Amino acid sequence: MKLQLQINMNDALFLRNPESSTLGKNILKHSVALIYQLGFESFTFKKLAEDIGTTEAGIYRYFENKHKLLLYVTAWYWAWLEFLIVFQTNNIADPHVKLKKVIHLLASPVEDELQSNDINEHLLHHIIIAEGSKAYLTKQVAADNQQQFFKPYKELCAAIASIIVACNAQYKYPKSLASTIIEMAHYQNFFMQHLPSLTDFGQAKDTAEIIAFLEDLVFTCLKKK
Amino acid sequence: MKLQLQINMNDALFLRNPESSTLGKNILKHSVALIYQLGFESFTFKKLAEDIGTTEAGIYRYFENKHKLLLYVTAWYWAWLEFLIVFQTNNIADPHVKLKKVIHLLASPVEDELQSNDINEHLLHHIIIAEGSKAYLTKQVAADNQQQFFKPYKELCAAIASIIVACNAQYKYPKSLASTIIEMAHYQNFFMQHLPSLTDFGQAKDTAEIIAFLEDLVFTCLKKK
DNA sequence: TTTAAAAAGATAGTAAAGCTATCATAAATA
DNA sequence: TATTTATGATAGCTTTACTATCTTTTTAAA
Repeated sequence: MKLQLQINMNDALFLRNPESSTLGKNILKHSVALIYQLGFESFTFKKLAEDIGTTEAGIYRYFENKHKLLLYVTAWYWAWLEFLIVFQTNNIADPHVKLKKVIHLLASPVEDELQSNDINEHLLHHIIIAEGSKAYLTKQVAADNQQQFFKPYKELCAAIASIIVACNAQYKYPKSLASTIIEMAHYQNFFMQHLPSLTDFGQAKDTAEIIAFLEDLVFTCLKKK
Repeated sequence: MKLQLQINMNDALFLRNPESSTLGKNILKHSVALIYQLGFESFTFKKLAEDIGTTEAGIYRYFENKHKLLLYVTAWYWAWLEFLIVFQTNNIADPHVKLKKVIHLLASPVEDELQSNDINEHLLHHIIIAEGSKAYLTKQVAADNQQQFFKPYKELCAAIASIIVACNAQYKYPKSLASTIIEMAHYQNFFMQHLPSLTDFGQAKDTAEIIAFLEDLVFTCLKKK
């Protein structure tokens, strides 16, 4: 028996469900690779179509535009990551150990054990680091939020916040600390790679140091007085 | 006598110096207002030209493209903010007090006392929050970085890091903590406004709470054992 | 004060991006 | 086998992102 992870996506993100056909799956797979390669600004449906060997119009049958595709891909990533966290922290009693695991999963490129899909999670991790915030840093945040497009991100944040509360129920800012951990796990990665003087990890360029930084940050804050 | 703050900008950011003419100053002024209004993605040189009452070609004589304009505006912001920080923390001996001032200046919309320019710093603060990271989250970071376009950001980060070191010379991650403070001061603002469930400030929506969160975060980490 | 050079305005044009529409064909399903 | 449904092929339209050229105005040097 082989388990296949199925992530339930918000219908409003697509016109036709990309998980439902070969072309759809190809769109997802090649999107991730092409956004990784070109960056989101230079990525177009035309180039994607050529890459897949289909036509522009074919892509438009699945996604309204590339912003929706980005929303889809990021939502998928956050949902997948939350699953991974739940899976890997299952049976761990100590919330501190749990939180360490979370920090590790956020900051480090993932080992693709489940081979969950056509989506390459390693590349995906990279594009979420570089392009992820563009999903919400737009004039349409309010509208997109109303359609629940950020639900997976919010749920992950809430899940982390609840581990934080389990560590220290007195701590006053569990949600903000959770979003700080998520964002910084990614931004410190980006800075380490591209603007190393903004970090203390310029020499080694090792995510282990980011993890150490975040653990120090988080557990110092959560230490009860 | 009235002092006029003059910020020295990297020549490679523009084709013709926008500070050198009325049209140039108009470009800066209206850019900030229009990016604020439309968001960076929908902002175009054509719309900007119409807004000013000039032609598209006119804008192109000053800036190569809108990305360079964004780089200019963000670089200006960081340079201006560093000036403000130096100015306002001058004569303060205690680095802890200094750091508090820094957090305050980063997180709160600024009182425009100096009236430094044609640029509206209040609007600018907003667009840096929503669009600032798009300046470096691109495929050209390396090239842009090589041309020193992020120098003001890096210098601000280094200045904050040195205050952190003054607070606690033993602390291992001064630069990463500095970039965390900068980014989170902005991101928590954005989240508070648009995705409040990612923060603990959804009710009051007051930057004072962001400041309290960051102060708690930073000073707990810097407390010597 | 004249003259020339520099900046701005006016207009045109091109390639690519970001779509929408239509018709034919192939594949899946009833 | 009939009929929906998905895909392929092609066309076309608007907007963005530029570049080029020519004229007029402003500025600054001779």
